[in-house]
Amino acid sequence: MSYSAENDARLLERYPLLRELPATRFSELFANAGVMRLPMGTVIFDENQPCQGFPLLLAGSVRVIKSAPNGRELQLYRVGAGESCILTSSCLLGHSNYRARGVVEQDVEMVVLSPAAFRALMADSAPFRDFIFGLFAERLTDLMELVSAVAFQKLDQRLAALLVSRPNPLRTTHQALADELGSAREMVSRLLKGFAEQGWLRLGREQIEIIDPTALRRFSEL
Amino acid sequence: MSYSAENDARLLERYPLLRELPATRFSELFANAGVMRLPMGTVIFDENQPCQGFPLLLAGSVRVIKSAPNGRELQLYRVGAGESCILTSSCLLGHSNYRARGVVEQDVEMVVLSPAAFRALMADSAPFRDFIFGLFAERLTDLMELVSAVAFQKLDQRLAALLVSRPNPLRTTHQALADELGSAREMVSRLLKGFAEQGWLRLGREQIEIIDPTALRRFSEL
DNA sequence: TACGCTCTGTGATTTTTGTTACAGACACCC
DNA sequence: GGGTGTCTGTAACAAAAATCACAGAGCGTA
Repeated sequence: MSYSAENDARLLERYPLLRELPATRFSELFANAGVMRLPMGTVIFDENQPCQGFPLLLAGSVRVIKSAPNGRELQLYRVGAGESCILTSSCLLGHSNYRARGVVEQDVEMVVLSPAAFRALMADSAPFRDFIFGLFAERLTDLMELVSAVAFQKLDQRLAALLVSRPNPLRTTHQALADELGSAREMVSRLLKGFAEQGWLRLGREQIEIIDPTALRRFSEL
Repeated sequence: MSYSAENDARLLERYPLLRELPATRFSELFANAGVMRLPMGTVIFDENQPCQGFPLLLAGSVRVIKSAPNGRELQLYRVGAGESCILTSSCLLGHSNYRARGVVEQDVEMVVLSPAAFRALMADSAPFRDFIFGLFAERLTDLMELVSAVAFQKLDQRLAALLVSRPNPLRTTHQALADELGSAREMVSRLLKGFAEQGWLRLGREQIEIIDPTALRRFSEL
């Protein structure tokens, strides 16, 4: 299997909707679109930067964050393979610049569509449009929930919710959790200690093992 | 001028993009779409409610809010004439229910498009699609800024920003401002008193007169 | 004018969150 | 094994925001 054909296969696997395109159209769009690889920590885009193109993620994940002048940050959402950074569509369609930062969380492989190709697809592929709209809709509701959580929920509840929403032995640092919540590391440490004392989880270096997810979930929904 | 023709004229005035439609298509869509009038305070939609149709605002404004179980609320954004509640598009396109509440702020007149008509328009009118995408993009960035403000800015700065963003002698109650910020009335009263002592504004019953908008703006951007 | 209503002012107190400042624990590398 | 850097625990403190509890002001109206 040739290199390019392999890429095409992966692309179609991740983005089944692209099968709807006539073969000639497909190769026309992706003929010269190489796969881009970005290691963890790469800043894909940043605030007030114009938009270069539209990424289709084949593997990896990206954190989209807002960061405050004092160094604190807050995660707006996460983009995984098969999704696409809707913020980019927003830039491309709204003709504005980025208003957040995108950082590679797990090594990314992606194909980047030129703005022109993106617009063309939007114009004449109904499935692609639906896909983009669906993502938009999802992000919008996610963001509304996020605003609501930040405004009304206490940090302990938000932390509990975050913990149960992630893989179980969770390998991460307190600082990373704080950055996801938009808070400070000490707060997270304190709260985690509290949870541990309740017997809800066990703590280790860069490791959180949840023992009683039910209790945590109940607490988060209080 | 007949009643219906007058409505059509107003609709086209508010939504110039509809002029792009062939006349037959236009009348087909809006033939039986009467103008709906809703007085202040009406709850147009609410959380977990399915979506009835797509509104095109001719006049008035709608506050889209999240409300907490303890009675506090927070405004997500405002929808004015010529705009449209993007949340509704989100529902219609994402097939989900509303995740916020819409309340009429100033008496509303609107035309409601059926879900079917909305989908049809999306499918075959490029200008309409662009319009909707533009609104989506705008809301998305607005919401991101809101999250950022709620997470990182102090209440006094947010209040200052809110004040300068509104018509000058501002006629409203402290409670209404608190609801817009997602905070409590007492906080707003206290902070306003502080601003008044700085000589930045003058307070009256249901009235705030800004004297020094520059100082307020500078403070809000601190 | 007297009553009732909503709106505002304000102090006291509590809760929640953030900050500062270290000390110890652990992991990796030489 | 010792040094170095990151990660975690924790206490004391400061700041911001929320809550409670009223008093009084302004306004419409009976």
